[in-house]
Amino acid sequence: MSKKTETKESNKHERILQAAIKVFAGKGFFHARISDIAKEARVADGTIYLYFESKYDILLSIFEEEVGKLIDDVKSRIDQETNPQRMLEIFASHHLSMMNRKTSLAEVIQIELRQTNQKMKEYRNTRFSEYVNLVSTIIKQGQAEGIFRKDVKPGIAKRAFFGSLDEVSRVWTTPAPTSYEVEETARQVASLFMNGLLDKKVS
Amino acid sequence: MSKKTETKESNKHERILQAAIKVFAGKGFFHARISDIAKEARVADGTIYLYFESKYDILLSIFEEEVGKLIDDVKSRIDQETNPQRMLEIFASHHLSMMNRKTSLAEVIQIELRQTNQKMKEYRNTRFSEYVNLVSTIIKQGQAEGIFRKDVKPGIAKRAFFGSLDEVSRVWTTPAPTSYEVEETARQVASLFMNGLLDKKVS
Amino acid sequence: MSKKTETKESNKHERILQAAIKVFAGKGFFHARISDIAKEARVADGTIYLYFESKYDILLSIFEEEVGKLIDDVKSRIDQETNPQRMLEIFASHHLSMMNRKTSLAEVIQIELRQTNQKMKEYRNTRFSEYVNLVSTIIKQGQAEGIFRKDVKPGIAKRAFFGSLDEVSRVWTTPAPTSYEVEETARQVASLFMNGLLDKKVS
Amino acid sequence: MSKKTETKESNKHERILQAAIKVFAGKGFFHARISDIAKEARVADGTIYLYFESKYDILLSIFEEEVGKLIDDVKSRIDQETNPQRMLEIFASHHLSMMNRKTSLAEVIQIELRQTNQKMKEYRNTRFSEYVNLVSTIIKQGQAEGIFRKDVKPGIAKRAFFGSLDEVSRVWTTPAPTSYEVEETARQVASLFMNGLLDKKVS
DNA sequence: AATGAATGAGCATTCATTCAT
DNA sequence: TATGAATGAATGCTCATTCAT
Repeated sequence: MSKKTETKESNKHERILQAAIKVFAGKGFFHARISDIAKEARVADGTIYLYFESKYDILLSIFEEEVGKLIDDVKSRIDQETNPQRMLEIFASHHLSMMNRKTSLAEVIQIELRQTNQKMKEYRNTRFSEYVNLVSTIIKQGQAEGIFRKDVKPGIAKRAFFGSLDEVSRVWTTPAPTSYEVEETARQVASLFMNGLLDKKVS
Repeated sequence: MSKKTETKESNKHERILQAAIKVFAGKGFFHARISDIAKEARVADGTIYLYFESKYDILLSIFEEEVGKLIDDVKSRIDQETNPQRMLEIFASHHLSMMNRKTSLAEVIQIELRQTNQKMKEYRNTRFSEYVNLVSTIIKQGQAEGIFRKDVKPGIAKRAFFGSLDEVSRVWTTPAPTSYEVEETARQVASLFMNGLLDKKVS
Repeated sequence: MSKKTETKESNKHERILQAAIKVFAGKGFFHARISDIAKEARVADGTIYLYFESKYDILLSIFEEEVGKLIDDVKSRIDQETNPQRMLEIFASHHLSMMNRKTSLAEVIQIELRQTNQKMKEYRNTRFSEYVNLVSTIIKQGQAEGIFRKDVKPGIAKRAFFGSLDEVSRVWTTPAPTSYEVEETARQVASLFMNGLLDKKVS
Repeated sequence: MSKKTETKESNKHERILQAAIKVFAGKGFFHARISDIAKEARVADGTIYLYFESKYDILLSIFEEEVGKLIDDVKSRIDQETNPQRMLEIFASHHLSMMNRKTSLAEVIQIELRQTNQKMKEYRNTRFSEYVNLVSTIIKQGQAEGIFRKDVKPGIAKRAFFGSLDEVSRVWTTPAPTSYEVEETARQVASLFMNGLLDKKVS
C-alpha cells in the first residue's frame, strides 16, 4: 500500500517533469505558465508546489535529473572503449542520437542552459562541465598515447567539439532526421575533428 | 542646426540600442525592464517608444543593425583573400575577436537568437544564415580547388565550424581574455578544422 | 459545503458587478480603475479577472444582466394590463421608479450606453431597443383600438416618450426624490403625452 | 498686417475647435488623442496648448462657444414670435435642424454633456440650463395666457420636451435624414406635446 | 507664435505562489 | 496529498503636457 502511494508520488513528480520539458520546449521557459505544465501533467496548479519549490526549480530539476541521466549513459558507453579516437566517435554518435530522440529536452538544454543567470551559470560549471570534460579527458589521453597532436589545447578542443555537436543538432528540432542522418552527421563531425579539412591524398 | 538635431536624434537611437545590448546581456531579454534600458540610456521610458515599436522590436533591431554590421565587416575581409584555408582562418579570427570586443552583443546573440520564437527563427533563416553560409561557400570553393577533402559535407561542416567558434567564445563573457588568447584560440580552432586531431607526423 | 462555495462564488461575481456599477456611476467608465472596483468589492485586483474578461466586459455584463432584469420586470407588469393608456402610464411609472431606486445603475445606463462605440451601439440595437419598442407596440395597439391619434408616428413617439422619461429622471442622481415626486412626475409625463399641453376646457 | 495675424490666430483657434468636434464625435472624448486633433487641424501638438489649457478645456470650449451660438440663434428666432404654441414649434424645429446640420457637434453634446463630472455638471447648470429654460418660460407664458393646461408643471414639461427632442435626434448621427424628415419629426413632437396621444375626434 | 521631441505618471492585465478546504 | 480560487506584485505601453529651439 505504501509502495503504491510512493509509486503514485514518483509518478506525479515524473509526470510534472516530463510535462515541463514538453511545455518549456514548446514556448520557452518564460512564456510557459505553471498552469500549462499543470494541465499537461493533469494535476492542479497547486500540486506542482508539493513536488517543486518554484517554476525555476523545475527547470533546474530537468537539468539535474534528465541531463544527469544523459551524462551517466554516455559515460558508461565510453568507459567500455579504450581507443581515444573511437571514444570521441562514440561521444559524438551518442550525443547526437540523444538530442535526436529527446527533441524537447534537447531544445530546453540548448536554449535555457544559455540563459544569463547566476544559478544557471553555476549549474553549467558543475554538473554540465563534467559532461563536456569527458572530451578533454579523452583528448589528453590521446595525446599521451601519441595518437593526437600535442599542439592542440584540450580545453579549447573540448569546447570546439561540443559546440560542433550542439550546433549541428540544433536544426533537428523539427522535423526529426532519420537515424541514418544522425549517424552520418556524427561520423562527419568526428572525421572532421580527426583528419581536418585538408586533403592529404596529394602529399 | 539641422545637423545638431540629426546628431541628437541618431544619438538617442544609438544610445538606446547600446543600452539595450548592455541590459539584455546583463539580465536577459525577459528580465530586462524598459525602465532599465531607459535609465541606462539616460532617457525617459516613453522616449524609447519614439524610436522603437516595442521591447521586442529593440531586440530585433539589435540583430538587424548590429549583427548586420558584423556580417558586412567579416564579408569584406574575406573578399580580400583568395586562399580557402586563409579565408577560414580569417573568419575564425574575426568572429572571435568581434565576440570578444562586443561581449554584451555576443551574449545577446548567443542567448536570444536561440529563443523558440517564430520571428526569431525567421530571422535566423534570413539574415543570419547568410553569415554562416559564408563558411559553406568557402568550403565548396576549397573542395573545387582540390585543397579540401571532398568527402566532407559543406552543410554539416559549416555548422560544426560555426558551433565551435560560438561555444569557444561563450566562456569569454566574463572576464575578457587578452587579444593574444583570442588569436591563439582562433588559430587552434582553424588548425583543428584544417588538420584534425590525429598526429600524422608518424605516417 | 458545495452550497457554501457556490454561494461564495456567485457572491463574488455579484459583488464585483455591484461594485462596478457604483464605481462607474461615481467617476465614469474611463476614470474608474480596476483597483477601485476591486477595493469596493473587497477582492484583489486579480480576482476580478477570474469572473470577467476585461474592464470592458464588466460594463457589458452590467447591461446584459442588470438591464436585462429591468426589461423583464417592466415587460411582465405591462403584460398584465390591456388598456394602452394605462400601459403607457405603467411604463412611465415603472421606468422612473426603477431609475430612482437604482441611481447608480441609472447613471451608468444614461451615460455609458451612449458612448460612441461599436459594441455599445450593437448592444443598443439588440437588447435595449427591445425595451423601447414596447412603447411603439403599445401605441400601435392604441391606434388600432381607436384610442390614440392615427396621425402620430409610433417610431417617433416611442423615442419622444422614452427621451422624456430619460431626461426627466436624469436630475435625480443626487439627491434622491421622494417616491411621491417620482409618481407625480410619471403622472405628469404620461398626462402630457395623453392630453398634450393645450387647454381644451375652453373649446 | 496685424489684422492678418489676428485672423490667422482666430483661424487656428477655430480650426482646432472644429477639428476637436470632429474627432470627439468620431471616437469619443476619452479615445481622442491631442495628436489626432492636431493632425486634423494641421497644427503641431504643442500649438494646441497656446489656445487651450488642456484637452478638457477644449471640450468645455466646444460647449461654451458652439452651444452658445446655438442658444443665441434659437433665442433670437423665438423672440420674434409671440404665440407660445408657435414658439415651442419653432424651438423644436430649430433644435432638430441644428442637430441635423451639425452632426458631429450633436454627438459631442449628446454624449459628453452627460459625463459624470463635476465641471460638466456645473456647466449644465449654468450655460445649458439657460437653453432648456427657454422651454419652461414659454410654457409658463402659455399657462398665463390660458392657452396651456395649468396642471402641467413647467419644470417637468421642459425636461420632457427637451428629452424628446434629444432622443429623437440621436438616431440621426448616421446617415443624415432629409430636411423634410427633420421638419416632419419636429411637427410630430410638437404636435404630441400640444395635443397628446388621445384621439379627441369622438368627443 | 509654432514646433515636435521628450517626459513620466498612470493603469490594465498576467501569473507565480499561497492556503483554506 | 490534492485542489483551484484568491492574491497582489510587477511591467509594457500610452498619451497629455512641457519646453528648448
